[in-house]
Amino acid sequence: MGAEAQRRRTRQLACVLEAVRASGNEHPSADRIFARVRAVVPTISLGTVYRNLHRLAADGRIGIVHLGERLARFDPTPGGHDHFVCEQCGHIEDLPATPLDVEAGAARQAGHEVTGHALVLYGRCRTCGTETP
Amino acid sequence: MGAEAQRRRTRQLACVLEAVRASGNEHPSADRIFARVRAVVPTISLGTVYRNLHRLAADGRIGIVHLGERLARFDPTPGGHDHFVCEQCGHIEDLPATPLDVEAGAARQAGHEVTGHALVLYGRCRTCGTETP
DNA sequence: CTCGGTGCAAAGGGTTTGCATACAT
DNA sequence: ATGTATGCAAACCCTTTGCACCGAG
Repeated sequence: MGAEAQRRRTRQLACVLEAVRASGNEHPSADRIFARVRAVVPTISLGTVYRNLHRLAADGRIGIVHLGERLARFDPTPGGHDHFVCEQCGHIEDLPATPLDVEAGAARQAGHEVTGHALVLYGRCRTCGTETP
Repeated sequence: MGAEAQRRRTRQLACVLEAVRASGNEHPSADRIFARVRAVVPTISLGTVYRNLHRLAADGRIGIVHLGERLARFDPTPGGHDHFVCEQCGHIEDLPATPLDVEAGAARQAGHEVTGHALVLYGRCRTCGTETP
């Protein structure tokens, strides 16, 4: 990652990055980013949002997360970390990356070289956990 | 899972299940299932394949797997288990499910109740590992 | 001036769905 | 006879892309 220097610094690129960075742990879809950037740069198009999101991800400045839905979500934290999803309220939370050694045991025993992973945990978050469904 | 008894036993449902079961560790897409079932039931439609795949999954007879691509893959093994994906040759392999306790530590420390997970490991498989890219 | 970025709009791929019909029960 | 499952085709959703113009360098 990081051919970043050769990119032109456009208003659109900066605003997309800013929108992702301001999103906390919401993990917004491209759609949501589009809506928010549009409030600042009303002429921006969805295509440009997608292109800039992919550029930022390729440069390692943001992360792309797949949580088993059809759409991609975007994450201000680029590094490989895990996610928790509350099945009741939809809350998504970043978790520190589980060390590969902990998980890769079976794959390594099978003779595979493991270089990365994606882990999503499902359950009930702190807030929903004590309530009755 | 398991309202299965109230389903009508149609040729299409049986063939879709059979196609998934015969797929080994290929983890075929709906498309591939469609092509194969069509060789046996030439009139079947893609819509019917999708509907039956979802029924089978709802009944716990097959599994649905998301590997970070946009399409869903289908797995004859329904239980919660992990997957290894070779980034060089695309080989997909089932792995025994990692015990939740191993992974859920951080989420539990944050006060969340973890009930399930999806884990995909990426790397180079046994076959590709010894070769130079 | 150059060439990468933008906006628009159309195409793309995977998946879902409405409807009339067929068929398992 | 009843009502679910099917086939067809259109709609859907998210995402990507071709093209002419714009603007950062």
